[in-house]
Amino acid sequence: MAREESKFEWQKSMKLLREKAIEIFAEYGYFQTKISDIVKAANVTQPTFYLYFESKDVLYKEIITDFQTNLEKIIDESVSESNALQNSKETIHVILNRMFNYFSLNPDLTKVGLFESDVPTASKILSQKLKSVVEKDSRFIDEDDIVLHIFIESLIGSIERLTLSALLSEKVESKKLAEEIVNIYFAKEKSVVTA
Amino acid sequence: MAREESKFEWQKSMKLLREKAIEIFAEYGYFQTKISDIVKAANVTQPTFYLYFESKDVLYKEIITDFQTNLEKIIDESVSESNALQNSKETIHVILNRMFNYFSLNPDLTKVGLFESDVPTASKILSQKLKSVVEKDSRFIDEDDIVLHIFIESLIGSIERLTLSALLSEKVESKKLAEEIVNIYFAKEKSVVTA
Amino acid sequence: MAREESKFEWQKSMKLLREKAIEIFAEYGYFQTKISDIVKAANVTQPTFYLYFESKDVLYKEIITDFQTNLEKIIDESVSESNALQNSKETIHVILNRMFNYFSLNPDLTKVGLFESDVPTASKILSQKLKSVVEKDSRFIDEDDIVLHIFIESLIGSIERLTLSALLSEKVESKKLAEEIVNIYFAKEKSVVTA
Amino acid sequence: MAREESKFEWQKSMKLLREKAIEIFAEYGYFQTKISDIVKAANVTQPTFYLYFESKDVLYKEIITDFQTNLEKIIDESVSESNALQNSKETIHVILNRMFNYFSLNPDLTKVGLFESDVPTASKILSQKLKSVVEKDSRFIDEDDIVLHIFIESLIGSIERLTLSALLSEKVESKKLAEEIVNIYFAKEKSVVTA
DNA sequence: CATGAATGAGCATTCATTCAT
DNA sequence: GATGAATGAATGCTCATTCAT
Repeated sequence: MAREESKFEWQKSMKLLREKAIEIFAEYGYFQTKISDIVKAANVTQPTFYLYFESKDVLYKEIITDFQTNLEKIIDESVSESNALQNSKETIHVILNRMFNYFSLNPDLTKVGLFESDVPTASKILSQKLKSVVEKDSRFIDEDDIVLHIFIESLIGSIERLTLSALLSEKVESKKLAEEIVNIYFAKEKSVVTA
Repeated sequence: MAREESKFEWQKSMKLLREKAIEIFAEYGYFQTKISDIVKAANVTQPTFYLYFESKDVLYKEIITDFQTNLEKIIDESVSESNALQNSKETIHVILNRMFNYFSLNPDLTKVGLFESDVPTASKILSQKLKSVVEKDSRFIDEDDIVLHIFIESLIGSIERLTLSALLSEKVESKKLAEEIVNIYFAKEKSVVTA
Repeated sequence: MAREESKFEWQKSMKLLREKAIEIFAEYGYFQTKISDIVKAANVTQPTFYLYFESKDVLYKEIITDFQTNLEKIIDESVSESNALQNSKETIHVILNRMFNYFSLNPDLTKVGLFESDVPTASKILSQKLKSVVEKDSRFIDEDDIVLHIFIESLIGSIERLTLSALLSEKVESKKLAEEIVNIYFAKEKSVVTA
Repeated sequence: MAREESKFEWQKSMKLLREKAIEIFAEYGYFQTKISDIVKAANVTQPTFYLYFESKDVLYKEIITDFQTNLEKIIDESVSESNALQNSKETIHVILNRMFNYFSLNPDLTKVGLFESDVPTASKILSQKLKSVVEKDSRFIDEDDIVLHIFIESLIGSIERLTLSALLSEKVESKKLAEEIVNIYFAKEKSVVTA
């Protein structure tokens, strides 16, 4: 028993460092986060950091990749779950619900993954996925590409901003937020009713 | 003559430095912009920089304040111009039109002012101003504050994102973009018709 | 049985570590050899290294001392073997033959021992020993010390360089090399004939 | 006048740093030379070092290249000067004379350039140049390549070693040293007579 | 005999900023 | 108005070495 425990001991510092790194990256951003800050928060010394992570940069990218992988999985699951649904409105609603739920459970990771400046790949994922959901909607079949593009990008902008200023600030809970966004973007269709 | 010349020469370096700073800040962001890059681009030496600006930080804030002042003025003018109008839809439309026009004329300044991470004051201005426009709308008088907050923040998110991915990327011109955003956010009302 | 096995197992890691250390020191030199490299090559962990060796430095010096001891023995044996010979030429020839033979059988150890920069003690040994052989030669009895010194040092330089660029590079075999060096340094006397 | 002086002022720290670097590299070798040592010796701070040199590594290579360039020039000049001479003996003598003279005037640079471990390019230069001088000698026209190779490499070894243990240690002056080496390597021909 | 985990001490390099001219 | 020269203060990263198990 004790043996098995010690076998996973190595994860202790590593996990702790990663957690603290996420917290501090979330609060201060990449450039203002010093490795000395991270190790101080984790109560280890600098060389220990390099025992587990190649560099500050690599850790940062690992974290972001993590977030993106999760994000992608969530969207894909939502889409396949609501596969039977005919309109994109309901699919988007399911996606938003799950996504915001994930975001609120991982606020710091979300901050890092969604608002990192240099590599806006989370946005790219959102862009792709949402586009493939919405473009089948009858509402856009006669419109040109630009209108669809604007709709999607607008939606992503809303998601990003509201995640920060409503969800993670704990002003609005995820369910309500998803509902209201759907109400805005699918106003012409009949309103969503809260369960 | 020599005197008059120097009258115009004066601050030549200062203007050039500020211009180059805006360009480079826009491309690389605050932390990845080195003063040595700015002065190199302006063909002066480092001490010259400190002749005109107190520090990197202060220059950055000056630039952002500049942008914010302009932004505020534009919104205020738009509001007073469309004062007679009864519904917020038209007012927002006018604001967006003018704002996007300004943005597309000052792409680099906009990038710096709108997407600087640390001090989201541009967003605050937008938030305040748009709120005061929209809250009079009949659509929100029966709703609670949260719904209004979400509407405003969603709109700001859309504006920010579309500024980057549609306007400054030159995929959509300002007029069209303003129109489409209004169509999304005021879908229940009758559609905007292009002039 | 298990006991006997461990009797042979004992120092298995030690020998392996020393061997790998010699290889890596030979290839990369003292400063560019990391203990982590050595233990990796020996498939053990870092603390195991310190189980057998006090430090990197001490191991290095042990290796060099090893080489020097062997070198000294080889020269001494050669000298006593050719004790009867009247001229230094033959003695030198025997020394070179044996020495080069030893070098070519231990190329990595030779590289470390002969070309370590900081402590040129191998050279000192060569210097001493060769001097005591040559100084009895009639050729030098009337000359001043300087000429003898130059002769010895020149010979050592030749040995060192040719060890690297002819012997260990496998361009020339030890016997031929010894012969040619003698031909150069004892040209006035009648030429050595290959056996 | 003062103006012209200040125009070359920038060379002051740079030259001083390079000089001190050569001294310290010569004494301690590349790996044991810290930039902090160099700047301390030159009485400047670390950033000043980077004002003039890209890195420790680049400076080191610059120094070595410097030495090699000079070495090459000296040999080439010696060769063309003694062009009329029929035998390689005299040419080698001239080369050695000039070379040792240069070495004794630049002892530290020579130590760095001639005994740097990683990049034995100085040796390569010597090898090439000396080979082209000697291979025309009647003495080698009937011999195989190996004998020539051994002769050259032996000579280089002698030069390197004696430079350190006779010339730079100030035991022998350059003229005498050149003469004695020639006496060793061209013993069959009639002896060189000191001027 | 061996190792997982950790660290003290150091090192090259960078960058905003300043002073004398 | 402008610059040549210099620096204080960090910061990321490395490596030999050790301790508890």
